[in-house]
Amino acid sequence: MEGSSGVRKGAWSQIEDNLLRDCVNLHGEGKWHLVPKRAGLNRCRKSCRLRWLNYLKPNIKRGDFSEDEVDLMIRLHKLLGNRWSLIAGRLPGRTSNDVKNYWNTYMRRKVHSHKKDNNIEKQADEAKPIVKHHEVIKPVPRTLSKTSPWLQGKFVNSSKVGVSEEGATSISGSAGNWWETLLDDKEDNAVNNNNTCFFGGADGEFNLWSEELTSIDCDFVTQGESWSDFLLDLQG
DNA sequence: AACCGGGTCAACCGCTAGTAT
DNA sequence: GATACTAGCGGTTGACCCGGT
Repeated sequence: MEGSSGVRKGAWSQIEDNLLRDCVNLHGEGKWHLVPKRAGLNRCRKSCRLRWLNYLKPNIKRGDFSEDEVDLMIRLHKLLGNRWSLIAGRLPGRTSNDVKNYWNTYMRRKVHSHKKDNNIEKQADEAKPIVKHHEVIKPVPRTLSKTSPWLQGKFVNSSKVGVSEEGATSISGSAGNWWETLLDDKEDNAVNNNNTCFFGGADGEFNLWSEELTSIDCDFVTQGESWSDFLLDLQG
């Protein structure tokens, strides 16, 4: 099974797995464009990377998702939307592909059954108030330039938070990690009409994704971690 | 036993972001 | 700034499996 470019496609054989595993063990992860050559595989770099990440990598957990994992997944999906890699990053041993597949199968099924239930209870529901719709909160990427004071530790202390003409929030300075106080200072941070906070530098390079962080149960921020860890992941 | 339909999951595709030149 | 290249992501596809008829 070869593609038009002569690159092999389709299911991986045991021999290919071994070659790839040996190669990664020898040279380490990364430089995927070199892996096919190094490993002697007639596969494209994407295929090699995916095979490693989703199947060969040590500590990959296989089998059913536990209740805890599902619960966590639901919460994270509520927060992040279809950011499978980020969600998977919070589920040790799970890959983004696993999470995505699980969501697309089990969850769809759940939704369907839920809809069924809803139809049965429709009459009763009509008497109830409409449940508030939950928007999926998608983080907006922040662009950090190399010359950014944030990265150079030049960010000076200030508790002032200003609002630009556009209605976006800008911080003129901060002590330590600004995100540490993100939740604590929610009241202080001006929020625009879209419920989105914009932390704008002078060159407009900072856009902070918004949300009702405090309204979300935070128990997926695992023990020994803080929101800063979580938010740093989002940057990645 | 043969067929069919649905579910599952590995893998591919297309796209974007980041980086080097 | 433009271009080329690589890495990584999410959406989608297709092969395989399994249970029902």
